[in-house]
Amino acid sequence: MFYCSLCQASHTFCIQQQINDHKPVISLQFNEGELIFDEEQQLRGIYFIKSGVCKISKMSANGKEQIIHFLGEGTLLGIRSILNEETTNLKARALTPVSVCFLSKKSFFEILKDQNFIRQLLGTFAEYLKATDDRIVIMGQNKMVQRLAHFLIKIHDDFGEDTLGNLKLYLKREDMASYIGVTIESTIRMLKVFERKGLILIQGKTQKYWISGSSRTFLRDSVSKR
Amino acid sequence: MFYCSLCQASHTFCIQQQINDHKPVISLQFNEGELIFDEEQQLRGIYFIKSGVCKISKMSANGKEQIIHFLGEGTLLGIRSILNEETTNLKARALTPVSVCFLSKKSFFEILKDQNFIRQLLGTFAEYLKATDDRIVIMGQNKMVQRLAHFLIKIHDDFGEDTLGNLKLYLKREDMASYIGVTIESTIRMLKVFERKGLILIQGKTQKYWISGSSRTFLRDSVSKR
DNA sequence: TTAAAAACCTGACAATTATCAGGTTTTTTG
DNA sequence: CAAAAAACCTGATAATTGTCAGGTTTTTAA
Repeated sequence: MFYCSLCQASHTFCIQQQINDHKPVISLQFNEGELIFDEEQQLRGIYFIKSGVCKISKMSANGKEQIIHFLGEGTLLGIRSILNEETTNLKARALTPVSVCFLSKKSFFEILKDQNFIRQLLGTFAEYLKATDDRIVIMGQNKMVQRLAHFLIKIHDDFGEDTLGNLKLYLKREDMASYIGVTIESTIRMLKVFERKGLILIQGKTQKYWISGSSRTFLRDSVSKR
Repeated sequence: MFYCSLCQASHTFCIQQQINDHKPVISLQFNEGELIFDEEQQLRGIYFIKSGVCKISKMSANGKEQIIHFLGEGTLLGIRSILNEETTNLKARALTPVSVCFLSKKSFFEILKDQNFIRQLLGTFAEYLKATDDRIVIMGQNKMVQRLAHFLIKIHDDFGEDTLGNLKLYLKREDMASYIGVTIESTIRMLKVFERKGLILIQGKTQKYWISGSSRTFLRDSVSKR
């Protein structure tokens, strides 16, 4: 089930329709690990993710990378910088093979004349703001146990599980660490704690088997309690 | 010098003009410490801060408060929830006497028909998003020394200093702690460290004297280096 | 298929920050 | 102005997380 970030519906590609009405749309493919755009880059348009997942991150002054979000299909990239006529403040990298629609700045501003579209965009921004506010709270007030639990639940909620119950989105320890804002070593250790407690199973490449709803509930609880 | 969050100009109250064109605007006053709105509240409209400063915060699952932002004059409150027809996700409390324009939901949606206004709003949201992204990076990758330095610089940048060079905005240790995401005790100790290093002076009620540009530069550096 | 590279893991130890349990000083209020 | 309340401060100790310096396993590529 797909959640369209623009119309808040969970099944339709509404923005793609808008985009498709505009002929000058370029389809682009990115391989796993490829950079879509870097920080401080001048974009020529926006990207609409048709499929795949990418990570949105920013280099800290300490030289360490902080992942802000993992974004999947139906998401727009680069609008902020296009809207404010600035260079990008974030970096986008493909985590899986990613297929995007590229829409030139000019075309974007044409679509932007549509009252409907602009309202949807405002709504999306508002949603996104709420999400980042939550993230600030989690980063500021939680220990890494809770942050990791939050992260796992989020990845499960956003990207789902395969037929075996494994998380669909595979992430390296490094990326998990970078998202929750701790070191790789700490992440590994805490994952082992979760495994020892029977909350998750870690196996081979797939890395994670999510023990049924009950442990998910437990994780959710461990997140809300202190 | 005042920075209008909507038109990105630093001297004019453009949104207030828009709001003033709409007659059904109510002027409200809040005393220091008064709640403007709480979390999970159904708002009847939006607030435009004419003067004063308020803190925007959210309760964490741990029962501790995380301050997301300190907002001053020229800022809009409550738009996110009005736009998405949801209850508020944040709490707003006056830190100083605050004077606001209250604009009903109905009036807001009327103004929202204005193509210009909606574009300005998008720009503001985009700005705000960039700020929260930065905040996530700081919370995730920095130790509290850097977070406190960041905070002090921000308060200085956003709210300025008085004729003596003291920070204009006085904040309790509790609020500082809640903003940078550490305990009050740690905040106090680190402030003392800064004082011992001659970076700040702490005195009486005013609490802080900012030693000239040089130490500000130093703080900025200590923030960007590790 | 075998090196090389990348990813993952572990332990010992150090640094950072929280917690607790008191203090003192300042501000507010009857 | 005195008592109460709020804000601020301190030290001792514990918990959390980072750092370093290695390992092992898995994946990639010649």
